[in-house]
Amino acid sequence: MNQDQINRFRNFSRSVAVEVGALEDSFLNRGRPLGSARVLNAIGLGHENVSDLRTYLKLDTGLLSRLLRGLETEGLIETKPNPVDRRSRITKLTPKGDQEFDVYETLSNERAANILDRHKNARHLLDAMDVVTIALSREDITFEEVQYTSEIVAKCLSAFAAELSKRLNSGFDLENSGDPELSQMQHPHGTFVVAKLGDMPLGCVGIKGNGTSVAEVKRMWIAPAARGLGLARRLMVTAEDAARALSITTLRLDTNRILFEAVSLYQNMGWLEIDRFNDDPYPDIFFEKKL
Amino acid sequence: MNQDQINRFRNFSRSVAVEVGALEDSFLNRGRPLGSARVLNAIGLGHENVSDLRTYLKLDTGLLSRLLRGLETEGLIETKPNPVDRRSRITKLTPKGDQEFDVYETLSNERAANILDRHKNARHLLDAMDVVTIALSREDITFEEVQYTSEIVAKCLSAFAAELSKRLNSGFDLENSGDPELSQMQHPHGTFVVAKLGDMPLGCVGIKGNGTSVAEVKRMWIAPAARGLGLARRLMVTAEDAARALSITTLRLDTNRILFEAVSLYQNMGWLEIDRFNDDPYPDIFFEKKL
DNA sequence: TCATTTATCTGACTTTAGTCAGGTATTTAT
DNA sequence: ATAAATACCTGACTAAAGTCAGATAAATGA
Repeated sequence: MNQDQINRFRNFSRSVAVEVGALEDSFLNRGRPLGSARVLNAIGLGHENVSDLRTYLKLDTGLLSRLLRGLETEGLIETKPNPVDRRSRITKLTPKGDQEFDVYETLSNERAANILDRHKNARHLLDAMDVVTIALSREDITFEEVQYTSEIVAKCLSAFAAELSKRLNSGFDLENSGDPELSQMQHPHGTFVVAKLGDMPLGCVGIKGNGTSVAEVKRMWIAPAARGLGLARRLMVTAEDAARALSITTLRLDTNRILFEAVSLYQNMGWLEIDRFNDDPYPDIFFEKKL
Repeated sequence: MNQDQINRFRNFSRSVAVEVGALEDSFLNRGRPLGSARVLNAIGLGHENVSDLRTYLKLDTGLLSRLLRGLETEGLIETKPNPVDRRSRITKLTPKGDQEFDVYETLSNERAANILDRHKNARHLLDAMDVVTIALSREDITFEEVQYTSEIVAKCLSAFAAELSKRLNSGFDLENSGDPELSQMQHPHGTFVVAKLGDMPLGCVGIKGNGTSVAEVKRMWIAPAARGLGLARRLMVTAEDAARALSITTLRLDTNRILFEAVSLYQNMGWLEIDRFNDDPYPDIFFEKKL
């Protein structure tokens, strides 16, 4: 990494630090110290029990306790013991607290909208922000098996289809591409794995099974903003593990040489090229892997 | 601006706030309060006199004074009166202070390198960071007339040429493109205007004059990361003002329809299409504007 | 059951940050 | 020459943030 690149990174850090500081100043204008405001916001964002708040905000138990007491006497929150474990406690915003939380939310949203609005093409800026967000939050990316019918899968598949349409100049239609039955993409026959950051979908891959020991890998996709971080490999590892757990011993897949990143990943991960095994219009290269 | 976009912005804010916080924690591990560390770093970055420090760090005079006293007793800085105005004072890092500043610099650089290194394609991430940096620092962008021989102009011109090569599929060579003499691009005949953020070049435009009242606009370019912010218009306004100041009454320019953003900007700013006025190979559309 | 652990709270601190009213030395304006 | 303005400093504060050693109540484990 050369110094010029590091300087660009640090210019970035400086500019966002200024922006963060300005937002905090606007919070302080509400007349409440930042510590209390942070706690109030964390509660509003759904961090309801005290120990969750403590880890989320990295606060000392004594300090947090006092801040909660403060918000309580302001009438912004109510605290009651957790019925499941009466040692721990659950906080909740009162209607007044809800109102105050909304004020903070509005301040944040307005700052965001302001910066986005002065861009002729906010999409360009947001794409850049996604790239940064994902790079900085790399540790928080999760790989989960999800229901094929869930909303996040729909998001992934439409992004997947849109990208293939663009890259395969022939266009692309999911339905002409060995489109699986629901039952083939969920337990016990198959599964669907999604890479996520919070609720932002970063990538996906499906295992399309039929109860035999041979199954197919379908719909492998990584969001453009998430590329270059090695997520595809981790996604494939997760999928292969899931296949093994379903007693699948042979995986096959089809793809297109235009998707060169995918092709070289498969080659890299021990997939072997095999003969065409279907008549789908889009693929022109086929792979197999014994698990 | 819809809520989904605002949420993406706010996810971004959250992730960078975490990163900023982590860097500050690593600073605190040096055993010095953040306030002092900030002052030390500001001095190391070249903010030498006390009033400059005060505005840069937005600190109260009393507070800054005390922080300086603290760094002095630590033996990290020395302060002496400004010989030009003995009311004001100039601070300087001692050798020990220099060392300590380097430690902070190393901490920052290492964090940056760490995040960049885990990216297969750091250029992609850095480009995204530039887009964000420029969007957030929009108010700090300056438009300056500079010497045609200066380093920043060389940077702009090579980026300009690289982009034209890519977009005009015929390729592009500065020398075949009415390449001006040095004297034509500087006072009193012409000038060269650069848009900058700090020392990052964001765009440029030249006025190529020959002592008559007619001059030519050349080399208009905006960095990809800086597009969509309306900089081209501000750049052109600056250039037209500079031309007026040089007693130029008619400006002409040539460009290519492929550069559609530029063409529509000219049309928008009151330029009128005229007949071809040179034999250069690249342009296919010509404009004129009376000042 | 009873010692131990866990989750939170309280009190008594210290440190850091921030504010503000003078005060001194120097420069500027008239 | 002298009043006003400027640049910085000091002292005397307040507020906020952070620390830490108990204390209490509830849950857990042998």
